[in-house]
Amino acid sequence: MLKNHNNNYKFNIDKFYKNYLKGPRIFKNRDALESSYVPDKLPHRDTQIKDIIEKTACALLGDTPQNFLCYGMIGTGKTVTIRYVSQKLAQENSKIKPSWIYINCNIFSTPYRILAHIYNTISRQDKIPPTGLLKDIIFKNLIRLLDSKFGNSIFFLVLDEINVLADKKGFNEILCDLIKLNENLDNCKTSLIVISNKLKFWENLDPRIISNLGEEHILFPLYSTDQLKDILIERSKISFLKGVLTKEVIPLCTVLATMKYGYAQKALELLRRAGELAERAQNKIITVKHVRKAQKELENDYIKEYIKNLPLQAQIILLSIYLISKFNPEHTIISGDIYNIHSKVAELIPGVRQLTRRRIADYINDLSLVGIISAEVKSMGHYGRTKIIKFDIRMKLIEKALVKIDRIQGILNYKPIFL
DNA sequence: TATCCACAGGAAATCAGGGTGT
DNA sequence: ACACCCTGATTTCCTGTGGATA
Repeated sequence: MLKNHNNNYKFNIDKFYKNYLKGPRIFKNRDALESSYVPDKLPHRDTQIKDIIEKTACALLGDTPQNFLCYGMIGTGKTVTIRYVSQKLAQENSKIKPSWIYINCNIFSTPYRILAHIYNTISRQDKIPPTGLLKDIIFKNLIRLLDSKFGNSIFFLVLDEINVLADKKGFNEILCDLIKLNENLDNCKTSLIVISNKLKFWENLDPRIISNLGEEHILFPLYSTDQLKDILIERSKISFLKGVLTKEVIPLCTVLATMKYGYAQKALELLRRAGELAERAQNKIITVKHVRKAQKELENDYIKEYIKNLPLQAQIILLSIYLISKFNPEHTIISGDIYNIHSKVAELIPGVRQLTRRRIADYINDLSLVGIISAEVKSMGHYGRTKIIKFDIRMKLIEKALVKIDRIQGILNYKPIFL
């Protein structure tokens, strides 16, 4: 924002607000396009809802529902369906009101933290510190707390995104603990609902746990383009004012989302952004143009945000690749190059240590997994076997993201010396 | 066709930094 | 102060390998 001498902004705030407030309205309920929103209708999830309702209904009578597993690709409505059912269950007029606790394994990613999180959510007075105690002690405390606070009722534990823990050490341990929890409770009973974004996440799971999660798991299949369209139509009725959508908008959102991402969250986000763009431009209606622009923004923002949140070492690895491609565009980049440049760059940044080849290899794999770079194993005969690495996205975008990182921006023009 | 480069990538150990109760 | 816990990041050690070259 530009300033002139009188300390007045050239950007006139008052005027902006005035225009904004009297400008055309687009949204009726913006939140309805957030992925956390639970609508009254969930199109194309009838079988799953029925399944879950049947499995959980006995909680209303005070019986313990069996543990079960929901699985399906990201954005297929697993979480929202569970939330939907939990709301329905809460609305029932029964003596026993089940309680719910929702745990995202992305955030609470170890046995200790999950147990502590459950404890801290329930307990008002004493909190368990984020680290320090023995896990067994938390376990015992939690049992005491659950039994005393939740007499004879049912406690649902929802473990979402369990797949992110799949290759961690404590993976089996977490589920074991939670299953054990139920066995050790006297009054209160818990029921475990596990949600996985990966289809075959149970491959390295203890067979005992698998059997505990029941035989039939609930599958959430991908939405087809038509189904996705229904969802968008349903949500847009809630979120937008009448008549603001031109008729091509939803089909386009659906197609873009199906092609690029294949799941519902992105389609909803696309729609929301398109609406916001229209709003900002003070347009009365949302058109295809807004959707296209939103799509571009969405993609760029996602990548920039992702890079921004990467660990510093991973950012330095990206920087290393960037520097090689910038100053030596013809060069085919192999793992060893990245190791060399990384070592040099690390020396330039205070407090950053050099890494071993092994560690660098892991970072390279991570980055290629999310699609920022591509890394292809190739044998070069007598010249060894290595990975050929290149950017999978435009360099400009990488640059834009790297400039924003304080500790790196000074080195963006460092020219590495090649042998 | 045997060789050998420059790594790939699994498993286990180690380190550092957060914390605890005694 | 001390022994110990939990965790994430990294190192150490390791075995394996595709294919151009000698």
